Amino acid sequence: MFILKPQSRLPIFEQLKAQILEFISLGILAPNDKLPSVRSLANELAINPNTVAKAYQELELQGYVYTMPGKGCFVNDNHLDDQIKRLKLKEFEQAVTEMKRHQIKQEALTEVITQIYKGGDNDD
Amino acid sequence: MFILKPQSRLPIFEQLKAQILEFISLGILAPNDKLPSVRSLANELAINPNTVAKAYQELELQGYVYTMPGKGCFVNDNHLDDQIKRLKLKEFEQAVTEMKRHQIKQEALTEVITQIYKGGDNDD
DNA sequence: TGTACTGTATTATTATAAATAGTACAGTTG
DNA sequence: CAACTGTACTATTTATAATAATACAGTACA
Repeated sequence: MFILKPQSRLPIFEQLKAQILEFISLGILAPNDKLPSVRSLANELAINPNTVAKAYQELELQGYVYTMPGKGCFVNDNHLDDQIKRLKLKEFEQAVTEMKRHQIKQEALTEVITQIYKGGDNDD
Repeated sequence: MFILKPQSRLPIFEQLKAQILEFISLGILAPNDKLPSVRSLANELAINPNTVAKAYQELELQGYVYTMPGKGCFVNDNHLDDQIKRLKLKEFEQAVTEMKRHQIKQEALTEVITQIYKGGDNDD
């Protein structure tokens, strides 16, 4: 299921994160599905369990999965996208604060938002 | 004029940048004032000219100074703050695009802006 | 023109941080 | 208790950032 590209300059745990997110977005991994255990996946890929754990931990921080020590790591229910949004809004607050620090007008910011949001959806 | 703190874990070129920006904001360095040459300052601080050059280059990228090879490095005219603001707005655009990508509502963003801007000025 | 200044480019070295691994630990399940 | 789960701690390797050594190229002015 998982494949590592040794020639990639992306760290192993980043490759894992990307693949898991892709599987989630494709529906291959559904909410509450159990991810492979850190050991089984590490074994399969001939890497260290901690490297898998790092990928899982970052995905948990970003709200995509939840882990229960002793049980495993599971795909988050979609309603926990709210958590992701909360994190993203925190980032946005910092960005706005930076703009204010540079005395950029509030209207300039709302104008930017209007411009960007008037366009339709575009998934990457 | 310039002082380095060896005990600081901040890189030398970052310390230089911070001091130059402070001098500019205090008016000690006025628009079109010439900064010390990379060699003289490097000599004075017993560091490498390239380290000073790196500080100058980053400040130029951020729009605070301009350099003329063979002549020197000079403080930017204040009207070039516009250039800084333009750069900052570019950052802001990316932030907004990221929010849209996560399907965060436009109103949520404007609400954040309103909250942050209703407060008075606060430097740092 | 040539000398003494200016910033720059290239490369090498050093220091710092990131990524990964080895190993031992603690919770869960049956 | 035995076999699984994630975690914490430490060491090691690897990559990246910071600094330096040195040579280069543009500018100014006697």
